[in-house]
Amino acid sequence: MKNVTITRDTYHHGNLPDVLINEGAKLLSEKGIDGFSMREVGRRAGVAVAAPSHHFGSAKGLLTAIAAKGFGKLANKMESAAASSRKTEAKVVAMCQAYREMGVSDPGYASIMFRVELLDETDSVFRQQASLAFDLFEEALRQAASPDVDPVQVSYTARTLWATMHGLVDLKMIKDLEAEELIRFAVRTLLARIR
Amino acid sequence: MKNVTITRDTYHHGNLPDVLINEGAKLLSEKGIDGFSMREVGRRAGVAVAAPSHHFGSAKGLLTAIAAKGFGKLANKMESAAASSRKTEAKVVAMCQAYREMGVSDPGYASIMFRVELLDETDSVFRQQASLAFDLFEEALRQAASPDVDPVQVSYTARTLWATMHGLVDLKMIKDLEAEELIRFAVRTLLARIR
DNA sequence: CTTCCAATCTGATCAGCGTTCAAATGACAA
DNA sequence: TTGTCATTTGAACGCTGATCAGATTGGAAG
Repeated sequence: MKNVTITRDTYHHGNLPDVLINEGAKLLSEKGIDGFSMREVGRRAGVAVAAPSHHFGSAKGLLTAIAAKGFGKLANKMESAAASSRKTEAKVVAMCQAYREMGVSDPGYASIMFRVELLDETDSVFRQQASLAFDLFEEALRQAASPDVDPVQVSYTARTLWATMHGLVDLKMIKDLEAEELIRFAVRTLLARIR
Repeated sequence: MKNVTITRDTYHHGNLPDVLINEGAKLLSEKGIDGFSMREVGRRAGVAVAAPSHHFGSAKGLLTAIAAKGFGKLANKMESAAASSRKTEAKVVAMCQAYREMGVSDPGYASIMFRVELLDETDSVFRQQASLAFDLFEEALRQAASPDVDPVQVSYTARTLWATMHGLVDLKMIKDLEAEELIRFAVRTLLARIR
């Protein structure tokens, strides 16, 4: 194991928090939560072991910042996925696929976003980014629903479908081969209640 | 913080692996995965710090054993829950409620059962106990389905509903107040496809 | 331009962790 | 009774997160 030391020409880094978030996410995608450590993140960013703690307070703080950025990415993905379709049902399907694809395209972020016990759920940025993604999803369902359907039913459906997607991904129940089919099945079945 | 030392009259414990599993689950329920450590489990069991490692090889090994026992508990709960109902749909609802109640009645076990990244998924006992629970669930759905429904659809429904329950619980989307209603909503909506 | 404050970053330190290993112990088969 | 071997011990190693005094420096105030 080689010990690479990154040298810097300035004492102040200039952009350390962002770099730490990126390096942290990369480390997560390479080694998983087991291999994650504040010290290693510091090492990779070429700063002292204590630097990450200074900016984020604790390991939980850095992980929370990574998760928050992850939810921002998810919201972006879902928005552009939805924009690619005209039909409201297709929008919902596209958003669900975006959800699933997070785990493939951004495994570091995806691996921590829902590990609530490792995050500071009271963090305001985290809360905001997390609800941003879900609100987008709920709004898409509202538009897909018949206008005369009880809003409570729409809310139930949104929560249930969101939970379904989370479960399918978290439990690795989506095999690549049948991914599209299974997602379409879940969306159609749940949407049937509110159309 | 008092430091309690348990004394033993015999050198050989006699039943250490079981005790370690129980103490580990208790520790998980008290302190969460953050507060879990092999050393603390050893301390609580009144044995040396290295004893747990001897029996389970690693922390991952002990956590896997706890999770396996948890799935056994879940299977038991689901079986007796299902037995309390005649109607096939009510059986499924009862099983879902049993799933949810795991987190309340056995929080230590529930907290680790699906944390795949912390477990050894190749462990044969773990695999067996985990599939035991899901197979029970799938079988209940098969009985609830109309006999002329495509078995693939039944399988999809089973996986989707299992994922839904997992998501609802994992994301803490079930508030106690509306738990029964939300579960019934999810089951009815998904069962509608195969009845 | 100079001074000085506050934010940033360092490096040492501390306690606790998982794992490994030689050595101690004792249950039990021969 | 003897010998074997699984069980249990305690020390050791290298790692971790967190803390803190002190070094460094950008930039605002004068």
